[in-house]
Amino acid sequence: MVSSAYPVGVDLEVELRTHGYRVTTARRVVWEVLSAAGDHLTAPSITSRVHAVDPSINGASVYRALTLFAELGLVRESRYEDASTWEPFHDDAAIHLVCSECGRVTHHNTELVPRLRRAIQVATDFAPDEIDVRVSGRCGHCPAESPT
Amino acid sequence: MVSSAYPVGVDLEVELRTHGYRVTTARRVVWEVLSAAGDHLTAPSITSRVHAVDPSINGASVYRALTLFAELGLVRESRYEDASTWEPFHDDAAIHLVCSECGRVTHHNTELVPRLRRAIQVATDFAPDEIDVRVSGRCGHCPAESPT
DNA sequence: CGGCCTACTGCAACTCGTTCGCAATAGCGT
DNA sequence: ACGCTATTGCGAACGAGTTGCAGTAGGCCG
Repeated sequence: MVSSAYPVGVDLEVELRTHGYRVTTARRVVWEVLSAAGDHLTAPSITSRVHAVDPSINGASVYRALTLFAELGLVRESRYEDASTWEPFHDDAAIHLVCSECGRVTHHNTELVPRLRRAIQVATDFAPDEIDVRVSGRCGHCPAESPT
Repeated sequence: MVSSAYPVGVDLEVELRTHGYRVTTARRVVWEVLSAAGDHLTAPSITSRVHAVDPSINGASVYRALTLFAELGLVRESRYEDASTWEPFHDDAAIHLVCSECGRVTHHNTELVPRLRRAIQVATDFAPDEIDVRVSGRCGHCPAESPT
């Protein structure tokens, strides 16, 4: 496994220009933060990381950048229990393992997802588009809850 | 298929009293709305339906009732794209099919979910608790998008 | 059946994430 | 370098959800 499973290769500048958008500092920094994180981030946490890099970037611009990226298909938003998270796009064969202890979100790939898709197509009259599997539980780093 | 797939049989009064809570109008009405809906409802839409029955019930009480019901395990909250929804509890072998056209949420049961759980236990060091599968797509009632 | 205790409610103020309008600023094509 | 305009920063607004408090009503006890 390499250090980053994310498409760092996605060239933001090209992506923006191709669609007629300008390459701005705000967009670049937000993209850096997202790529560097390699994990799900909440909008507020993205904002604070962006501020760490450049405090002059306004929170509203972070939201605008995220929204734009989502339209371009560069990131995906998912809503979790008490926050939305954003992450660079990856295909939905990956499921999300959300740790109830530490809140960390990790990924796991399984062919059961494509299979699930086929099962739905066969068994229902629903035409599946995107599949999001979220599993809550306890991750390997939070082995046991110590009883008080 | 019967008219309601939900546990209308769950006796709210008993459930409340058993746990030392009082049976109040607000709680009863919120429960009626949830049971009658037979589908996912957003908190604001629950509130407005409650108001249709009894306008004197405050929005805050609706939230308090929902929170209490969730603690008692009578309902489950799930966060979707731009709203939380609540529904009477059912086990998580059921997956959610969310129509991007009409917004309707339907359920589908498949043994792939328990299988998914086992697959995670085997392949990762994550201890799965609750599994939530959400599929976006187009439901049978919204067969085709008319091209403009 | 009536009264008391207190769990619950309604209200209103508040928090917090997110969005919007607008004037100033900074990309970038020429 | 210049100018057009997309984009930003700012601040105000918004809406969902929460909370403190005083009044109300559920339900137990006599």
